[in-house]
Amino acid sequence: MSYEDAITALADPTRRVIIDRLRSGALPVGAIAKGMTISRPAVSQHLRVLSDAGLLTVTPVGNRRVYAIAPEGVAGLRAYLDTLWDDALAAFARAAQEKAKENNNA
Amino acid sequence: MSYEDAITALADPTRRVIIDRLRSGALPVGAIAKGMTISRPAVSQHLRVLSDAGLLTVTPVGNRRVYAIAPEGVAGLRAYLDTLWDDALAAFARAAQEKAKENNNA
DNA sequence: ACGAATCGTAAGCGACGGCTTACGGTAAGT
DNA sequence: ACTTACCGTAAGCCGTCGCTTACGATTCGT
Repeated sequence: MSYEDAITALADPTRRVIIDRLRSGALPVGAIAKGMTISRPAVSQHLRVLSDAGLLTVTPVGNRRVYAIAPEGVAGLRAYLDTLWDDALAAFARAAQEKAKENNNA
Repeated sequence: MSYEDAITALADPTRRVIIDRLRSGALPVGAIAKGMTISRPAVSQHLRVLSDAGLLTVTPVGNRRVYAIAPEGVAGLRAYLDTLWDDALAAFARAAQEKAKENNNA
């Protein structure tokens, strides 16, 4: 739900592979697990973490469960990184200014 | 160095606290650890991970080591999330269009 | 020159996370 | 109705990660 869960979920390489598989569109579990080295239950567990983090949506269609990337989940992470980016730039500029003032005094 | 290391580093809550402390400007290790519940060596280890991931810069000044947020490291993560965001939106729009076509056929 | 301060590193321990195998439950095919 | 396909969950094992304590190195203060 929160951006913290999202970043924790995306920290795992296997889960990023799953996300990459969903970039071009929604897929059922079997199609996601197809070709991966880990077992299908393992994929299911990762899908659980990702959807709990708000990064995926689940849509039961008949026998299968179709997973898709949830844009809102990604948006939360982007918002966090944006504030971090702004603060980092501001602090960086301030430090550069102080450095310049020091050089003038020398 | 890569965005993968960056996201792994930011996945830890304690490391995000450290990052937050550096938002307003650079700080030496002692000042960062001040007021935190964990020991100073633990903070040092986290700082190591963060700087290895390219999220922090180190500047030895006299006796102390001053850490600051590295904007370039944050930029790498933002770039990754931007591509993910674009793909997610595109896939979402495509799915919505297919859905609409289905409804027309019905 | 000597003691104090600041910080990184090594070793060891406990907790958490990811994987596998096994199982149960629901929907589709015949 | 019975079998097959698809998928989630439980239990258990093992590696990794974060923390602490202990130590060593470098720099500042006097």
